[in-house]
Amino acid sequence: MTIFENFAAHVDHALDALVAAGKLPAAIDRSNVTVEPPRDASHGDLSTNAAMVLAKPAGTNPRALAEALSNELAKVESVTAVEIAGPGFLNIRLDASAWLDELRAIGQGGDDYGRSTLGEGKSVNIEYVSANPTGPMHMGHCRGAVVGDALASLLEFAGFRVVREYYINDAGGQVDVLARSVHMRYREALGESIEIPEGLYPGDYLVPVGERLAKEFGGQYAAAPEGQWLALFRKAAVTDMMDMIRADLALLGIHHDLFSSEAELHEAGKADAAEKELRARGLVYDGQLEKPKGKEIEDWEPVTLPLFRSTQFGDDQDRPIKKSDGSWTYFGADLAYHFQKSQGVDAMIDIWGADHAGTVKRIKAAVNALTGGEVDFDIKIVQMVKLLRGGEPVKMSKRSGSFVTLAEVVSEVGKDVVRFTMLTRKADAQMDFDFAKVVEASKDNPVFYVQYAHARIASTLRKAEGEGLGIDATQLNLLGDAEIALIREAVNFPRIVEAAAKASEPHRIAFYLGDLAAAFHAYWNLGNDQPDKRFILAHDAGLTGARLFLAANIGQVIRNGLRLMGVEAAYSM
RNA sequence: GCACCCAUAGCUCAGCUGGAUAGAGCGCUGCCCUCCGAAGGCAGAGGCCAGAGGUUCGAAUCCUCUUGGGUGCGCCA
Repeated sequence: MTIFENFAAHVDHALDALVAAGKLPAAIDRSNVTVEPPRDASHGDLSTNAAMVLAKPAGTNPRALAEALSNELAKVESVTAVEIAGPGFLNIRLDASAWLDELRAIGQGGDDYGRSTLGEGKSVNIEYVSANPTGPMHMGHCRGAVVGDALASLLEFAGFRVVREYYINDAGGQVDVLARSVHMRYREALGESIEIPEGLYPGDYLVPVGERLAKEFGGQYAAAPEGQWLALFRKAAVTDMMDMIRADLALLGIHHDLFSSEAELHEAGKADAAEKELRARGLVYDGQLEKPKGKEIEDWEPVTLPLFRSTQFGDDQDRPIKKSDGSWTYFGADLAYHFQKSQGVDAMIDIWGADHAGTVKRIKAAVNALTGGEVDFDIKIVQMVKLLRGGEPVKMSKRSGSFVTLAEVVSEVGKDVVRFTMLTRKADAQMDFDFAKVVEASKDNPVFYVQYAHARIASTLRKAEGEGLGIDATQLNLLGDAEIALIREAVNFPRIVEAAAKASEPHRIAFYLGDLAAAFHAYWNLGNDQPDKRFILAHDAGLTGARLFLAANIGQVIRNGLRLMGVEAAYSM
């Protein structure tokens, strides 16, 4: 239990006491009562808004309630003062020993410090990446991959049972294009001279696939009609592309638990089942679409199609789930996929790129309709990343196939830099990724700044050991205000984990680690002016031991945070 | 035309789901290494939180509208 939860319980008991004394009505909603660190440390150690939140429903004024509550809270052990401030905040001051206990708790928690039971073991399916299996991963996929993976780790740490899923779009038109492209490479491998036509995938990465197929099948499909080889080549190509994508993801340390195939979904009749269900509920009907506005489509003509009533859920138009040739639209297939996925989980989260933002509303509406709202379903949109080099945009051309691949970026700046940097902005804001800046060794670069703090800690512990001094937690009471300020920052970690998990915002971990590193660097520099503030004091093994204990546990918190981000802590730089 | 996202210091961005005097880094000014890693730190200047209404004890945060930027729109995926 964190110090904040602990005091939330104390506040609750104090309120019970007021109820028992007849000073407060019993039936009041206390869910808005919080116990937090005050924004300004000079206000005290802990702060609660209880008096302000409860005054109105209790029919009293905040001041009077604060007065009564403060008298109760003053009785709690380790509370040295309770002050009423501002509009009715209660600021609580604690004996230093309370913070030292918190520091010990970090040591006891170790790698598990910050772990939470928030999720109560509920199962969450997180679907992320899900790049089309038509080529290698490029930078457009990178941010979603990192955010999804970090979110998965975060939720796991917060007490959820997490399944990491990759949805393979292996049934649409783009995989037919892939198969045709591979067929070209196949003929090429058989000795034909081939120029890849416009509209097919020109990338060299398909050359080995063609060679493999040439070896396997010889020339039997070279001149054969498409119907004879398309399905076969499609499957072979998708298999190879997925191997490549898995290898790319592994470079980032990302491994999914589950790969599900759209093609298999259709084969299993899941889409038909979803349609039947939706028709039974009156959510799918046969109808005609209006001509789209704002864009001229030459060959548009009205057709009757099965439509989903997404207008009922705020969409501007009902959406077709099948095409006129009877095959499934992406939307229809996606709907069926989510319907199937929702069986047996408590919650689902999709991580999508910004280019799909327009379809969020309808798929959420459809899935909610199908599950009867019993499965929490959220879609997190990850905004675009602009690639820069020294402030200049990196040129990319899709036509020539010269997009920047994920593998190139990882090999240039490293996995940890990519992962950390992708988490230094909230997901729904656009971000710049500057190849020059992300590897810069300065405090301008959060990756470096946090790693530097950890490396300093590691270096200090090594140096102390060399001098025959070690960690010693027996005299923590020697630690003073400066050290306690650092502890205060460190013990925020469990709160940050829970808040980040609740909001599905892994970037908060990155920013928190920046704050913690700053607090550590500030403390460290006290030793520049005041030699007695240094960690290692040859003449004072007790104080040195206590400070090393502090340093080691700050390091522990940094490591725990970095682990959630999938970044390895640096022990030297 | 429509939907979604964004708008906070000169620049790049946080702001803990509504709390106290809105915070970092860069840049600018002035300091701190005979001393554990100065790849750091301290201090200062810099703000009408895009604008206007509303909700309430209390709004950068929630609601409505306006303005400016980004992304997308199909029987595509």
